Amino acid sequence: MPDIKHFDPDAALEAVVRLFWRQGAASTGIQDVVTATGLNRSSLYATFGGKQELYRAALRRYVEQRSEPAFRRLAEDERGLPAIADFFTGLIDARCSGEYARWGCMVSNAHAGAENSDPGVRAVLDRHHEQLREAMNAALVTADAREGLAPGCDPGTWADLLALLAYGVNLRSRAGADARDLSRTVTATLASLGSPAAP
Amino acid sequence: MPDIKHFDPDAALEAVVRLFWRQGAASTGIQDVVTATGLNRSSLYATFGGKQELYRAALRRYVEQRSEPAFRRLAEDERGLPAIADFFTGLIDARCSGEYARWGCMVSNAHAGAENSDPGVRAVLDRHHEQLREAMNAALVTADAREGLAPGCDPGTWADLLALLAYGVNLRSRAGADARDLSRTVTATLASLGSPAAP
DNA sequence: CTCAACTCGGAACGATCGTTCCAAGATAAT
DNA sequence: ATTATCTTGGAACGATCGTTCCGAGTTGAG
Repeated sequence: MPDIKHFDPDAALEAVVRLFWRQGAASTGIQDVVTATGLNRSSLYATFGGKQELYRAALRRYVEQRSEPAFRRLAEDERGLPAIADFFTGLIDARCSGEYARWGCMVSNAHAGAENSDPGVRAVLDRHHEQLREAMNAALVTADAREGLAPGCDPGTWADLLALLAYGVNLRSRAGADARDLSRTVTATLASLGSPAAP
Repeated sequence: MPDIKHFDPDAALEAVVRLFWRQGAASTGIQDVVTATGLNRSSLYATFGGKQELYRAALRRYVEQRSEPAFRRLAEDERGLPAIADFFTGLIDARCSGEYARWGCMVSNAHAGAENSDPGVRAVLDRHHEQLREAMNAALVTADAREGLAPGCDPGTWADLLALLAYGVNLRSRAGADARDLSRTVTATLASLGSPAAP
């Protein structure tokens, strides 16, 4: 039997996620990864392969651990519009304060960088977008059934809008946008979605 | 009197804009710039300074030549809502087809990259955002005066939303989003803005 | 205890990074 | 024509890039 790994690959990958998330792939060197994880190059390459593979793995981990849980919470929430409001509140909080303040969203960042020319990365981006759209749609359908949306509101179309709005929040938050400004915009948008007859 | 430049700095900077726009600052080497412009390193450094200065100059040129004319057209258009619709149509066209298809917006890209840690870059991003917001607001005020917006529509707040929506369009278009999908979302959004009594 | 199987530390690879430097060439005022 | 001033080509700088390789160390089954 061979020797066994002297480190936790999962913990190491999490450190790599934070590195790529904050700085992007192009601005992050292997030396940065070595320093941040404490691993040496041999273990890195043996476990994860080269830099591109490592970035893909980190991006997948980000989506699985950070995006998808939020999407699930949104889609499965039975409250409708308040669920969407909570989703955006949590998003803005995470983007503007705490440990990851001003890091933006790793997926949004990947959209804008040279990373997206990798087909594997592109697939993750597309899937992420579809999941976000679908979660928004589910919440809107719930909202429509529960309390009724404003007349002429198609859930599918509004799901598209809210998804794009989330990308906008992610982008602007990275450049230091004020959390209250973002919240005000989101709140007003959601208000125009609700039934005019609602309380 | 000294010798005079053997090249056109403006044309060179335009080539640099396209380079940084498409690939981002981190993925673009000085050698790429040398190759694309046809200049040699000496002329480059003597004219523009180092890479960071060059990137800032390119970003400023992009905003001046690509963004601000569109903002002015939007703000000065007397038609109101159709002006906003045209703005987005032009945006989506430019992002999804033609010479710059799938390049996204250089300003949006700068938001998501490591470029934005440079205070000079950050200032351009903030100014760009303020100009976009202000142009949207002007068009919305015009629209409100002309034909009336839907009840409860505050131009300032909707200007914020539409600005964030534009960033979303820029991001997703870089990852290959379908132009018609984007158009449908924008059209539906603008429709919910118009007065319900309008034709 | 042996040994095959694997990990780890670290040196080293060629390539490319951004930048600097200098000699040669070009220009226009004197 | 001379000269001061700037531009240009191109070599060269040290640093860092991503990646590979090998010897030494560690493990557990036989």
